[in-house]
Amino acid sequence: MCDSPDKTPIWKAIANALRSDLAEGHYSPGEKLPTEAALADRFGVNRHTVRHGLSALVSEGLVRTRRGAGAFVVSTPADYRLGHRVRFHENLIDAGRHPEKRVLSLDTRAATQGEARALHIQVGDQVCAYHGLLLADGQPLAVVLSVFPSMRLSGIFEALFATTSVTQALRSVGIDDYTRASTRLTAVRSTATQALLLQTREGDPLLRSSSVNQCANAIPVEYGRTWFVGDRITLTLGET
Amino acid sequence: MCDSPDKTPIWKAIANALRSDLAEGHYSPGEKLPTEAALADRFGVNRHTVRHGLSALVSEGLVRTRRGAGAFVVSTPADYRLGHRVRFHENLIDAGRHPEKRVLSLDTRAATQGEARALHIQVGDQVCAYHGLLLADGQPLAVVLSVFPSMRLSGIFEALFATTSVTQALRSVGIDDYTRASTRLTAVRSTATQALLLQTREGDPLLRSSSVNQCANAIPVEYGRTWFVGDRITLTLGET
DNA sequence: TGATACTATACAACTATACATATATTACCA
DNA sequence: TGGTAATATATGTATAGTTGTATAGTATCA
Repeated sequence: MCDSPDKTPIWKAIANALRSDLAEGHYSPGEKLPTEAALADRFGVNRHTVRHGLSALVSEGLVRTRRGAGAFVVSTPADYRLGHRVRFHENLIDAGRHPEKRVLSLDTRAATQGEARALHIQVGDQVCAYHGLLLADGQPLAVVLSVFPSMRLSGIFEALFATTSVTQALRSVGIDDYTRASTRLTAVRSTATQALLLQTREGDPLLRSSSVNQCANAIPVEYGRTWFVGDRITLTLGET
Repeated sequence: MCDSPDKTPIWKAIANALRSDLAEGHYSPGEKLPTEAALADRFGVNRHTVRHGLSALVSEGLVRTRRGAGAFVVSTPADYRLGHRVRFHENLIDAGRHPEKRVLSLDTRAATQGEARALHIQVGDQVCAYHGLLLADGQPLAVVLSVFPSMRLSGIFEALFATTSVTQALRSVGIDDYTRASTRLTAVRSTATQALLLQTREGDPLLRSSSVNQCANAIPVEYGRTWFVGDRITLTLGET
């Protein structure tokens, strides 16, 4: 015992202990860890020391905490394929995840300038705006704002009301197939509202996608803006 | 030291989300909002947190709750129509609201550079400056700074003193009709003074409108700047 | 002496759960 | 048809538990 030059701090030891617990599969994705108080008790230290260790795991993306609820094991990010044909449900099912779509609002209004430009219609023309939430295995993945030109797709509003599937809704108004005409990606910080819906922290980075889908004869049928949670998704560019 | 901007509490984010739903017309007066349980589910939070947010809307007078029945919309934020002819009183009465105008100050002074350019007069020419507060159903909606070229409109000061209506004041100095020559809109953060007048928090977003009204022969008669409370109004662009 | 690591305490914000109470809906019966 | 009771639904209230944050204090080491 000549010397003990690098004594690991207690908080780091706690982080290591928890990390190996996770690695050994003692906790499965989504599962709740013991409370900070319980961990503090188990390790015989102060709650703040446990918090210090936990925060390391949080910043590594292994664990997510919810105030008042507890600390939860993060699930692995979903792989999302971007290509010529983009289908939310198919994409996630192929990846072995359980997709889900939740409608936040659905209404008809006049097109804004950007929407008009994307859809090749006039500013003020009626559009059907769909605001929704995408989930994978029950966890929020993205918020979507999808805009359809009403005049080209009569009955689209009712169709969207009946089904959450864009593919089905378009099919029921006569668009049997559609392809991705363009996709643009940027990174932004989440607003408070987005953070709330996505169960992330305000200011957390989001991957913002603006895309246009067109039908067989190259006429735009949908202009979509999607905000993905950065660390719950991996976008893959590729063919299909 | 340089601490990051205060994070929005969850309940406030919920209140904001609901308020903008109201402003966008997703719910009309008398309509029932989703139940607290449904909202809690949508936002992924506890019912109490939703209640906290709802109670903010209740104390703003936007929503009323009835035990056992639900939460109901009392009034939606005003819809203010911008077009060729803009009349504050008419607009709000059409929308079924009770408009009110309050004079904050009224004085005669030299025109600033911007005012001179907007009104096509010389810097330093006398203008009559009207500073006022617009209210709908007793709730502050906007602060207004309206500037009139004194030399073109002799007696305008006394006329504005006598009536709060711009339309009447202009008529009493010989301008029977006027139309909107230009309108420019931007979003800004409120100053402390504005926040105080508008009963919002400093830094809350305002919709700033700069407009010029002209008389029949295209001579500018009023240069107005209006700061609307962002979430108490929806501006609609269109014809009349 | 000062910096670092940890402790101690208190409170705010949010969650979880249970139950009370008011309202709306439905079933049933005269 | 109309009234009443039962049931489900929705808000109001209470209590306890958990994480987030702020502040202050103590021990140790360079």
